[in-house]
Amino acid sequence: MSELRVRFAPSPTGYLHVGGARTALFNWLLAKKQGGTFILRIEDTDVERSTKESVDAILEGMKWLGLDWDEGPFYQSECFDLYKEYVQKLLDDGKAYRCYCSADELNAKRELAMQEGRKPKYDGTCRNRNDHPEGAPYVVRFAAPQGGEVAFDDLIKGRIAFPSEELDDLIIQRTDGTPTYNFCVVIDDASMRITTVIRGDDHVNNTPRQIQLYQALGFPVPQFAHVPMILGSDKARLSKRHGATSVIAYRDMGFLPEALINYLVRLGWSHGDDEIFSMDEMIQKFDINNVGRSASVFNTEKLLWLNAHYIKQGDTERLADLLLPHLSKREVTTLGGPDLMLVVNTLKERAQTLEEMADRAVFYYNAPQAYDEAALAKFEKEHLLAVFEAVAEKLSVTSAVDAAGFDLLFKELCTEKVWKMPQVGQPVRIALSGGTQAPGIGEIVQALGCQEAIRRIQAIRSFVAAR
RNA sequence: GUCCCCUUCGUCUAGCCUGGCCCAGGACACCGCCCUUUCACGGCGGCGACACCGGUUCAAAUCCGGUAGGGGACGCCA
Repeated sequence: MSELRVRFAPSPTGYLHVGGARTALFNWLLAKKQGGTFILRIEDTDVERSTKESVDAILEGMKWLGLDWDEGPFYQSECFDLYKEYVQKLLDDGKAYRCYCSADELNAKRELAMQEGRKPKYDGTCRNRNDHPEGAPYVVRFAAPQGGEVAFDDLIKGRIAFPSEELDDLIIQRTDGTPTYNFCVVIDDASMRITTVIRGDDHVNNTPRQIQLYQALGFPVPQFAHVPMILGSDKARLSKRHGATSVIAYRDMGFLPEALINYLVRLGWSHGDDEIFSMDEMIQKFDINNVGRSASVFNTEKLLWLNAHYIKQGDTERLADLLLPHLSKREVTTLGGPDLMLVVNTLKERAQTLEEMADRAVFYYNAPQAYDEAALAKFEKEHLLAVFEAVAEKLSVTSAVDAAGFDLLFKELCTEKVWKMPQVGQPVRIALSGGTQAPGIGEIVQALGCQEAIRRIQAIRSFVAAR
């Protein structure tokens, strides 16, 4: 075990979104690679907006992706006493003070400053007052050190420096006595002995304030790595209006966790020209220094390609299991129907998602109720009847049992009757599946079984004959 | 408005630190051809980028300066 300690600290105000998942993944990878510790911490200091449902959704997403944590989940809401203690310490040391300015006053000042083109920072009204208005509501502000600059060497972005003038006295405790985020993270990261903070790059601006806090409290300052944002197709921050952003939504759309993980790891990070990574390869090759500095656009097409890849490579039994819920969604029951493993095998090379696979699997369990008329119309009625009769005949006496065997049977038929393969294949495909887009007819017959195949051929024969 | 960050094909990116091997490589998407029993898979090929302007240098995607564009932050949210 190395000394490395990292954490993923989502706030439970919604589900786990892909951006958060990627941040979690980078943390996890680094911990795995270096034999460090990965900690999960729930940042629920905002009691108003945090919900149990969100916590569950986040844990569900993490588990589905396979991002297991070594410690936690810890909840900030359970550490309020600890935060209070440190607020008091800062107060006692004269490094924090009570501020009696009302939220309304502050908002007004902020707006005015913005209008006048000034930096909307706190003006320090209460910083030097010594009176303590009896019973008046107050917040506690951190007295930010002034002068000079605060700088840090970001593992991803390099050195970043802020003039201290830019940093104002941030509120560390609200009127209601609860601590605020920027204060809690520092206390938590310090008390959990986090050595490397990997988080979204929207936190860059918080970092100097947090560093001042670490220093004021006498804590060692961890290393920081700010991961660039994930954008939507219009290059704006990825949000619901760009499509799904929830990890679980991707699961429900039929994506495999390894595909999402592989996609996410390549968004912002690269290892030469490599595209496909197993978890082990990722762990072995991951290096935080190779994470890019610029934001990247989420591209569903590539995710789809990766998903198709993992479906193709996937273990059939596992895929069959994963496919089940997608089938029930379509009210398809596999009971008494073809072996799902056989079905999945015919579909692995043709589906980009499990949803698509389920769509394509339906006909195996529900015999066609209607046929693709346009496709059927391409053949003469007499020809169709001849094909169906010949095929039914052949199938009823064959000893073939697998796709290759059935394919051979169809080829023989072509030779005997002097038909071209498409003249047989297409009508049979329509008979068996209802349409023209389906696996090879040999494969279908194998999955369906001769009996059922014959039944379907006779059904379409009557249908055609009746017209 | 102020501060911080970013900028290579439509998209993800390699290369940039340690200038020449780059008239820029890979992948997705797209287009074409091949394979073929439909749809796919697969194979082959094509299209396609160093934001812009200056400077340094024998030589710049790579170093320096500026401009433009984009993003983020500025909350008693996290």
